[in-house]
Amino acid sequence: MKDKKSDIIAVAKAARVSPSTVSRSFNHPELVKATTRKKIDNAVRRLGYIRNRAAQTIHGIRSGTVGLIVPTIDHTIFAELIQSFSDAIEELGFTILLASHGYDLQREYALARKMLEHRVDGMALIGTEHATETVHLLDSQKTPTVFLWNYAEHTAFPCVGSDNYRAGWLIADHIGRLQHQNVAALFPPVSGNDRAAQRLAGVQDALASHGADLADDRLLETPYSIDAAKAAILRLLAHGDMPSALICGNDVLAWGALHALGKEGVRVPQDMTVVGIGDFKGSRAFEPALTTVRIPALQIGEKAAALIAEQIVTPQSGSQGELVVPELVVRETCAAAL
Amino acid sequence: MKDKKSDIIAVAKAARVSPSTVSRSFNHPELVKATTRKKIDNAVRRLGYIRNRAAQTIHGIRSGTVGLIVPTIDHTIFAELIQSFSDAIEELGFTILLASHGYDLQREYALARKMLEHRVDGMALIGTEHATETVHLLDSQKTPTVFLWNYAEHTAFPCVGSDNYRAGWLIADHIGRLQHQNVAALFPPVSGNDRAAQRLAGVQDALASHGADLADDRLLETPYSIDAAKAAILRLLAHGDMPSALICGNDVLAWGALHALGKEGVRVPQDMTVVGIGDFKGSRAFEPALTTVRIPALQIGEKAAALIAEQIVTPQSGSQGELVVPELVVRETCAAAL
DNA sequence: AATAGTATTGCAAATGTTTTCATTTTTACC
DNA sequence: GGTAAAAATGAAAACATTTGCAATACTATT
Repeated sequence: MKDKKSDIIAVAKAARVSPSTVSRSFNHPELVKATTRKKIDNAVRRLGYIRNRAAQTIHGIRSGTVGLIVPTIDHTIFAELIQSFSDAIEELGFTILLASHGYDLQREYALARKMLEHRVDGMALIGTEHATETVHLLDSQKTPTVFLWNYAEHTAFPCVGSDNYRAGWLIADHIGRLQHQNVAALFPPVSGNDRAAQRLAGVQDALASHGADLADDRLLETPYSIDAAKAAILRLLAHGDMPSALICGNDVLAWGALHALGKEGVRVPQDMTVVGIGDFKGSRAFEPALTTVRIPALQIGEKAAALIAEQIVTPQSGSQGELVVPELVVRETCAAAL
Repeated sequence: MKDKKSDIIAVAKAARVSPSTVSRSFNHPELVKATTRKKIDNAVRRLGYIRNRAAQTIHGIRSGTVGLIVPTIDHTIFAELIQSFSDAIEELGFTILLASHGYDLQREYALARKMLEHRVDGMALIGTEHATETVHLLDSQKTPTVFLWNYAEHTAFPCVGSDNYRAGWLIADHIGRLQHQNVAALFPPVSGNDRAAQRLAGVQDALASHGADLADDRLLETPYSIDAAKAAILRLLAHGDMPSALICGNDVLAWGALHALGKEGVRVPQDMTVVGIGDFKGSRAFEPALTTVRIPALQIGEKAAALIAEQIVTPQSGSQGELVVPELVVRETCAAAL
């Protein structure tokens, strides 16, 4: 109640023991007699004492925080990931420091630095592509780090994520099997975005393997936004030169495309086949339900949290990253080319 | 480079000055000679020194963090808010500690406590409804706090948000003016969710003022999810007893409804009018474009960040919360009742 | 009742900074 | 070149904890 000060010394006084005992009662309760522990607990409650983790952290004790830096928070894709990572890491006793860099890797470096100042116990970054300073920094500080979302071999830190190349490949292969030859793709800018770049590569390779190479002018680039995607497809339609299938770099773009097609009365899948990548919340409910590739954000978040916690708690455990496999989910937006 | 230790003392040694000078060179650079500052900067770089905010925090210096606790992260609605709040607070020099409580106010209390252990400089909570312990805790610690998203008078802490009652009222009034008498509503559960509760109240009152009271059996409750909303409306349609207008508690629910209607061939707005609340990203691009009420997440996040920063920096400034007004945005999903 | 062993507690040093105050160095002026 | 004022620096105390070690208090055993 007293909002005067209430540090561990005040508690000690109130409980008529030494500060050391109070400290122990928190950190190694088994070392203090049950009755004194009770006295201390009472004092703590009476004084409204709240432990000061900053003061602990100074002793090389873990801070109980992990940093999470994402490109952006308010894209469905990352929101789901942040949620699952947050839940899992919380469960493991840590608290998240969150920041977003807006696809600017220099900014990511600055943010990582800031988090290191806060002495985070570990860091999670999205993707495998980062400024060399960033990697160097994390490495020199020996901060346990994982790369999220995206999987690759031989990275500076273990990855927990999906194989985006394979995701792209899977969906394009599906299109190829459906005999589509006149295929267009709608992708976000790939620079500074290794996820998108790899998906696109997968798409191109799979298409090529079906002899349906993606022509340069059939690759539409658009910001990651439903409005932008809709506008882009509307423009495409205005040109009159319609592809028989459209592969979108992610589901949000596909939603935008679907809305554009709906507006212009182009029937999906009869008149055009459309697919996405990601299987975000909402793709199943979409009308028509979107065929896409599932990249399980929930699973990735959970596994990444577990991995990072393990690295923090037992640094020597040479724990490996994990590849979570993308999976084709066929719904209603595809038809065979006529 | 040396990843040996590198504290402020090591830097001092390397630069041949005292630790005090190093500290000053960081915190009050104007007090140290330019040439010594340069020496210090060099040493810092050579040693790869990173400041330890935990050690500063111990001195009552601000930690440079603010806690943000939301019900859930991966709902469009909060994702946008977190993004804007995060950007703004980052800009002001703070870092976010983020957690979600899943609409469990006891959990919220526990999380707040945990953040206080980390000595956050301020806290932001969603909505005005919280466990009394939570308010009491924050109050007794004198932690600058703001309530986000939702505005009300006479709250324990200043609010930055919208008047949800008014938002509900606005959209329902629009429906009333369009002469709809047979109105249904699709809302998330209102318990533990003051935002939804107030919207619903606004809807009911506005409807009543048009003599179009919302019958109990016309109030559908569904979890906040596009799938659930779609399913609920599909069920409604199966019953055959179709309202002429549907008011959804938020845009995500409206999207679900729209998909259900699309699937069953019910034309919007000719056969049924549908509206949402929120104006989330995607509602404009939706086909047909959703009529809704804009609650400007971006603005709320920015203002809240500014307010909380001000309270932290100048606690005595009796800064007030701020009401951001919701605004009806009419698009294509409404028609007058026949 | 004394002894040895163990369980519990306290003392004091240590952690990485900041800050007050005192001291030294520099500058400006005559 | 000397003095006074101003600027720059350093020494040491303070911040809220934890922990190794020493001291004390119990328990069981004889």
